[in-house]
Amino acid sequence: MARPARITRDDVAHAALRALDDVGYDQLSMRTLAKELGVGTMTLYHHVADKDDLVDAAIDLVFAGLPAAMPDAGVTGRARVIAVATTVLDLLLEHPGLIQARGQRALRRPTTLAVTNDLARGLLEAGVDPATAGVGIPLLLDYAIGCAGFTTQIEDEETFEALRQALPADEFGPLLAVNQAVIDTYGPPYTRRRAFEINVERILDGLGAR
Amino acid sequence: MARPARITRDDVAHAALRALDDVGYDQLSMRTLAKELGVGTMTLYHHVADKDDLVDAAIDLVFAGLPAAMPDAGVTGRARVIAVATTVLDLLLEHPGLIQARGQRALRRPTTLAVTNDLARGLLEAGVDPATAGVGIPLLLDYAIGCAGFTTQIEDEETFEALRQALPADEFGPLLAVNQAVIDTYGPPYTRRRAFEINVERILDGLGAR
DNA sequence: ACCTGAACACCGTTCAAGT
DNA sequence: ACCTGAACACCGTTCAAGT
Repeated sequence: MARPARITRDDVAHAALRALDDVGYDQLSMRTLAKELGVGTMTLYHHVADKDDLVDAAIDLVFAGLPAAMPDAGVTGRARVIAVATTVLDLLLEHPGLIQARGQRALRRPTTLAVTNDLARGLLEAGVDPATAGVGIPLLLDYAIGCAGFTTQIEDEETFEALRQALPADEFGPLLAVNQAVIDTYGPPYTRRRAFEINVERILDGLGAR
Repeated sequence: MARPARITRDDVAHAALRALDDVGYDQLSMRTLAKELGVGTMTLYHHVADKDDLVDAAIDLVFAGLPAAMPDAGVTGRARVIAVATTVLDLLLEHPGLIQARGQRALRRPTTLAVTNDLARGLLEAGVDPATAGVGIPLLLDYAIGCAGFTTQIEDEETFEALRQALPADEFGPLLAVNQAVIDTYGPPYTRRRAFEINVERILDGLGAR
């Protein structure tokens, strides 16, 4: 039996994901990663082509666990769409470094086609017109990415208070009014995940899902 | 009259925006930018605090022109929301480097509060419940960002054909069906901007906008 | 065959000095 | 007062050599 290689691509991918989670993409360096794995910097290049490929390996690691989390045949189409969308959001919220590193490619790996297909299945089962479903799938995914990485959501009352005091009421009346209504109706705690859930329901209504 | 400074913050911001558009954030360097402006690298630091501030200046430049593009009082609330959302999308599509560089901060500048306020105004005018409007505003903005920077949209028939041939029909039936319906119904040309317009209408339906 | 140190061509930013 | 070159502490990746 040959001596196993000291490190595998999987080891590298796991270390990269941990570094992305801990310090973010900007601070992720081949040198530091190699040091952490106890190998020379150049050894990494035997397992990944370059830094891009390193991040792709980390992405695949995250989405590899996704099919198992998918709802089984027993649920309604609407429940399936909600489950898939929020699972994607949760994965992205857990690993914000992925979006920082990859942008669009984070959801363009072969691994994520199963997700897209599950959304299509759920929407069709919920009675959504096929063309409307096809247009609506990117809406759900783009919103999940935008919400995870970029939301302008106000999540706590202090931020809202600060905003209220900073904005002249005569000019920003509508904004202050809707923010007040959100605080009164939904929170605290009012998280971006909660907002996502509420909005997915509205999106499904708009798409005509039963 | 004192000799005017050779370069202003505005010059630096314009040059930074051009560089972001041309070569992207990764290739944007203080050294190159300074050379292009015909000054020493360190001179830039008299106009911007650091590279982050440089990008913020470029962002403000882009959104500075936005209030002028806002619809006036004559339109319906629904039309206002559509106009504001698509204008934001167009700005982001024109300058993809902004999202690459900033992520969430791209829409968190004081300049963009006017946008948020206009969306609130439009939604309220369209009869949307205030709390629903407050939750729905980040949906519109997050979707615009996700769509501009990260969409998984299939925009041309070749990509669709490639996908169809790559995916086994028995496993990816729903995905292939909805994609076919989109091609048949909307395109070509079916762009991400077109998809955005369609989906904003559906979002407004879901939010209960008249 | 497998691994990797040294080197190349870059970065952003600090500091101290030049005019 | 205003500007900036040199230097510091980093990068990702190529190349050639080491074991």
